Amino acid sequence: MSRVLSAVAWPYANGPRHIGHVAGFGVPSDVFSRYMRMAGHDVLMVSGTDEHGTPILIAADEAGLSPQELADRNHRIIAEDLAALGVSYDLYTRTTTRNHHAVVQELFLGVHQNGYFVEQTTYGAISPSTGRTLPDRYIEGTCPICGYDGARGDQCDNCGNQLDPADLKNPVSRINGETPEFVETQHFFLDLPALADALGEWLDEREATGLWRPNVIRFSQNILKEIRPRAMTRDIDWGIAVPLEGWQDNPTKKLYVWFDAVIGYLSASIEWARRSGDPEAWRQWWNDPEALSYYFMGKDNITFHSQIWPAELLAYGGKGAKGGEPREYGELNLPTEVVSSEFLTMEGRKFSSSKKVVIYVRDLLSRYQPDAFRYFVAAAGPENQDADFTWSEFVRRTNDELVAGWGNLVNRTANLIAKNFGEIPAAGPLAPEDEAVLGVVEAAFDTVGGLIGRHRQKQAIGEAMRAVGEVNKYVSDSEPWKLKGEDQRERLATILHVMAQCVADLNLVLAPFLPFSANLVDAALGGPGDVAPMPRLEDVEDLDGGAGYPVITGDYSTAPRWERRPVVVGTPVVKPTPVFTKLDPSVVEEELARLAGE
RNA sequence: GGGGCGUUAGCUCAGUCGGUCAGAGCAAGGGACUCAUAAUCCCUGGGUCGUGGGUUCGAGCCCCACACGCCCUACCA
Repeated sequence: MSRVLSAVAWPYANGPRHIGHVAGFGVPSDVFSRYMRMAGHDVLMVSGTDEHGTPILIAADEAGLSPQELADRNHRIIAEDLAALGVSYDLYTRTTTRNHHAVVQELFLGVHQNGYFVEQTTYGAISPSTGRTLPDRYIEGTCPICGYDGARGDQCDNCGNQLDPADLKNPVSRINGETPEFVETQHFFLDLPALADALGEWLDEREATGLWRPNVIRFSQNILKEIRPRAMTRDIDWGIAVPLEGWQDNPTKKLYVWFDAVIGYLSASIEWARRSGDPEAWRQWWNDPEALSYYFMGKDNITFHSQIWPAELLAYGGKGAKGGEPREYGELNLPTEVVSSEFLTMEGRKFSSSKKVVIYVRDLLSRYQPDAFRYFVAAAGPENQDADFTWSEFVRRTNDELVAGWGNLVNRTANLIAKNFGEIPAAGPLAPEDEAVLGVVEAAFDTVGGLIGRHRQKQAIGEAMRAVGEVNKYVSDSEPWKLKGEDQRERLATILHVMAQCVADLNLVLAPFLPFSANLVDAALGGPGDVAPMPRLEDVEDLDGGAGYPVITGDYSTAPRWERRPVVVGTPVVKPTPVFTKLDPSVVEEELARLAGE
């Protein structure tokens, strides 16, 4: 048994999240975490809402809200969505807590004290009216190369050339139309070159495990070759103050949002520990070199998790070329594995909120079972390459695989037992075919568990469903419905007992993927319906006197072990109601019409 | 422009070290059964593994070029 940190990407608070987001980090991280708990590991699963940065300011302006109001609103929406999806965070918090601000400042001071920040002057655009950094992509103008009018500051969409915003003709801010001002400004740069050797050693060691997905490790090693110092502060009035004399009180100098967002993994662990009553408990996941940490995200976030975040950790620990000593947090563990997924597309197109190529988590969950979506993501999600979500495929996966395969097995099992015995019967002597099917099902614990542990969830759920098929075949071959005579009653009891055991086993194997239905299936076989503990949304006070906020938390210690639990003979079983809802094929057209804008 | 990943049956995808690796699921066609949300079980069809070269006794698997798709390109997060 090990300590396992499940570090889940922090959703950005500029709006509600769509199903592509949760397909990338939400479902995979929850499947993994639920399995690891059942396998006996001590899992700490943390995340939260990422609430700083320029896009929040822009979204707030558009909505006529303050940035904090916008963040409050979206944090609540996102947390509700994730809880509704059943993602079992030990703590899902946010970056505007006082705890997070303090932890980020401590990290900054450690990195600074060890000499891994260098002050540099840069030349960049600001908005004259607000003094805020105007990121390149928010500037547009005429391309100096091809003359195209709608060129962005970083790149011309017409000729494809990379640009420097200062070279654009007639540059204007896309935010408010004003002409940007190009100014000299002072920033702290993270001295990544001084950390490059340490990062390279870490990546080589990680590569040697053979566990990282090839594209993630290759990409990470590649960006190391051209590593340069990177600015970790911004001219902006929304974010975490730079905790140094002369900077602390400067209202328009803040830490870069990515510097603070990745620290959320640590600050959320600390917040969790403080709320648990043992404020030092987080150290078991962060200071013990034996502890494991898995980071879940979409592929656009790899840089920040395989370079920036480990660089911050190394710098804080004094592990780079400049040496140094850690401060109060001690030596912090680097990621064991960066588990990055690819992207989900939508009916063949990229998700885009502005172009309305989008399905929000909330909308999907308002009309369909969370487990139907979770099944789709596990079975057909963007694990190793981009995957396409289509409504017809969603309906097919739900009806032909989930309902027809697993749902039907549960239903026919409970029905036969209810009809013939009203309770789980005792088995007589087992025939070879009984032994065989029980063996196949029990073996699924090892194969499926091993695959989930190696982040092969598609194959894992495929193996689980294959075992479901084996049991359906066993039922068809055994034909228990034909055993009507009194002399056949013991054989009938044996078959139904074996079926009940198989369903109970497979239900545990599927529980990480389908937690809501796992509880329903457990109840259908007369159990208490608690095999998959659920997260809860809870309003809490800020620990340090700030405003209260909702979090996701839960007690998952009751999750059963990842092994066969013998069914209890005599457990009452009544005629079941179907666990899964079969979808009418017409939903495909309805949803496509909805996408097209009614 | 540079870097990375991908392109395998109608669809969605597996293919570890180059040698039964040409596969699975679903869809399609045929049959069986009736406990079950017309669900289940059995059988069958189907691919010159993006294109063009190369290395090799032998290549989805290695090398080169090209096409298409996607990600990153470090002040978007």
